[in-house]
Amino acid sequence: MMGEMTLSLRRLRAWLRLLRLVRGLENQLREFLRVDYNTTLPRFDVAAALYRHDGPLKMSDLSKQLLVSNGNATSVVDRLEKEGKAKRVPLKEDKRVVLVELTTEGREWFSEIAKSHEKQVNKIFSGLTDQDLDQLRDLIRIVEITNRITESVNDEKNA
Amino acid sequence: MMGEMTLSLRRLRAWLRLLRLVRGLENQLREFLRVDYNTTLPRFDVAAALYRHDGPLKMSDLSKQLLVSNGNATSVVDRLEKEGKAKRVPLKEDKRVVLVELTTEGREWFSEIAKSHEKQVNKIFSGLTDQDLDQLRDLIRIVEITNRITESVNDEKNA
DNA sequence: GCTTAAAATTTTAAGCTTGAAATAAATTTT
DNA sequence: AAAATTTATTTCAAGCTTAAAATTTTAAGC
Repeated sequence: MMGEMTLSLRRLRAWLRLLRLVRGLENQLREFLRVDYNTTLPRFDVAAALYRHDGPLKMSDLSKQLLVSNGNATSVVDRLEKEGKAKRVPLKEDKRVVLVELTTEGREWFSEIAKSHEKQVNKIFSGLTDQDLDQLRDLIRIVEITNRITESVNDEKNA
Repeated sequence: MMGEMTLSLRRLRAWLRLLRLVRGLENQLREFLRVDYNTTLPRFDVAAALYRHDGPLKMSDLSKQLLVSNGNATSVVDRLEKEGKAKRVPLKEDKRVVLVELTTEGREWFSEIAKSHEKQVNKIFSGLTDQDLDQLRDLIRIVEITNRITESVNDEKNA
């Protein structure tokens, strides 16, 4: 008994377990950001996307990058802007477009948290060796390819 | 170049990539539930927990199982109850406790969706073989152990 | 037995998130 | 060039989510 399991069911079980793991880890990181830095995951995520991008980012590219709706990006950027950590800048060539970037204060704030965040993540995944990370990368890649989830922001070609 | 990367940074990158993958897949499943069954992920998740549990489930065990707050469980159960898919039942021995279970309608509704949901998940992970799933299970287990995330609901011993 | 503390759930306020509708600007069609 | 379509963003309503406060009931200490 127990050897009898369809591949389909195994995949379902794996997904449920993965989902639960990721939620648990997200909860840990949410708690960490709240307690130690009085901020939230969405704000951190938006700041991270802005920090890592070279130059200001279009609202639409931001929401694509984070895989959230445009309305969501709007509301989180609103809050970061109120906190003085991000600012919107218009694009002269196309008045529909709104660009966002971190302010100097926002960059300093983020880079401070990011150091601590990396340590936290490193602790969470301290059980994974280089070889484990290779395996994980390969597994993720397989699923990404099956579902056409790409890493980069600029992929207009995908139509 | 590019060979130079600390283990800590590799772990961070892996986490960000995993998080993005899981979000993308959740978005797919959310869309599927919305379009094909006019329901939502949280309702499906609660129903799944109730369906899989043998007998009615305490509100607090439900939220522990799903790794969400008690208030969250309350609101989602409220909606399922309004839809006639779940119902609350009091526990005579302890009047503080509220148990929840699926109604007959709720069970039929869920089992219908669940079949289709499993097919959807199977498609999403169609690139993963049995061996891949073994690997994934091992990797998940390592991180679970590091972070003391257990699978079962009944673990009062964890104190 | 009374009081205090602990436990289970709900309520509340604030923020997050989605999907759809609205707005505004650019592009394409005629 | 006017009209129609497409694109970018915001607004909106509804639902999701959290953390903290409030409520109710049970258990523990005195």
